[in-house]
Amino acid sequence: MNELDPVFNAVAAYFSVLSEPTRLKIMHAVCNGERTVNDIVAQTGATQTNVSRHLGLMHRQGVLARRREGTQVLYSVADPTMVELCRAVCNRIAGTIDERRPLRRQFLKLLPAPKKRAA
Amino acid sequence: MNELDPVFNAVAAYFSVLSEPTRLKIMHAVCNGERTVNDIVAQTGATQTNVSRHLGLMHRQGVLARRREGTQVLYSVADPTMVELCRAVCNRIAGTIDERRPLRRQFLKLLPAPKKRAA
DNA sequence: TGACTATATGCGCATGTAATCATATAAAGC
DNA sequence: GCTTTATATGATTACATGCGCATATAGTCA
Repeated sequence: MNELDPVFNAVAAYFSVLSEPTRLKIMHAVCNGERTVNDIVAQTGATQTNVSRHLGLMHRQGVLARRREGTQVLYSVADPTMVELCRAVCNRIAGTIDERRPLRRQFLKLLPAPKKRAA
Repeated sequence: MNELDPVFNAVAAYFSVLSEPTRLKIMHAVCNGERTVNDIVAQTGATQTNVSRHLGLMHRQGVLARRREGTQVLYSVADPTMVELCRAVCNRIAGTIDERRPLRRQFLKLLPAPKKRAA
């Protein structure tokens, strides 16, 4: 088992990115296309400092891509698997909630916009 | 966004379960069927105290089912989505590793045993 | 160059959480 | 009841992590 430690660590690190509400808000903010830091700050309601920090982390982890344009920096999803995981979990949790409870709709509400259909 | 906070918190909490190496080892230990605490202790190499704590947490979160049999306690997967997520992440990470690097096989090695095929 | 906007970062605080030790509970057999 | 085996839990410590303030860096424009 000891030789597998690096593997478990890597998987844990991967999930860690998504185990923080602010980072999930950021994922939600960028999952439909490039967004500037300011966009994200506005949408998430978090402070600029905090957003910037999380963006840096997510970029270092390879989750987000970063592109400079003039004075602004645009972030976008670099690892679509992350978005898929979020979708899966939202669906899973929604499934555990009574159909009539409005909370259930909340979980489905933040799924990324439908992908462009193939054909 | 504020009204969605509980949703983001719930999703983050869900991912948190998988963001810890010891808990991943536990998932790996139980993903092919019921295991006693002692089994899990042996397989993970973690201490009994530590394993028991993580098992308690995972059970409270609804991830694992618990069943007493005499003096032992048997744990099993209660939320198959968790296992699917692990599989997805292992595959994803393996995909980022050069084919020839042995590390790549490590990630595929710990995928849960193949499900019984439908027909 | 200087002013302005956008983003990043050093530092410290507060909080969360995993690991460990010692001990408690629970079941089983004598 | 006492002992043994299996599992859980309280208390403590060590460490990681998120947040905010102040400030630094980078780019643009006059």
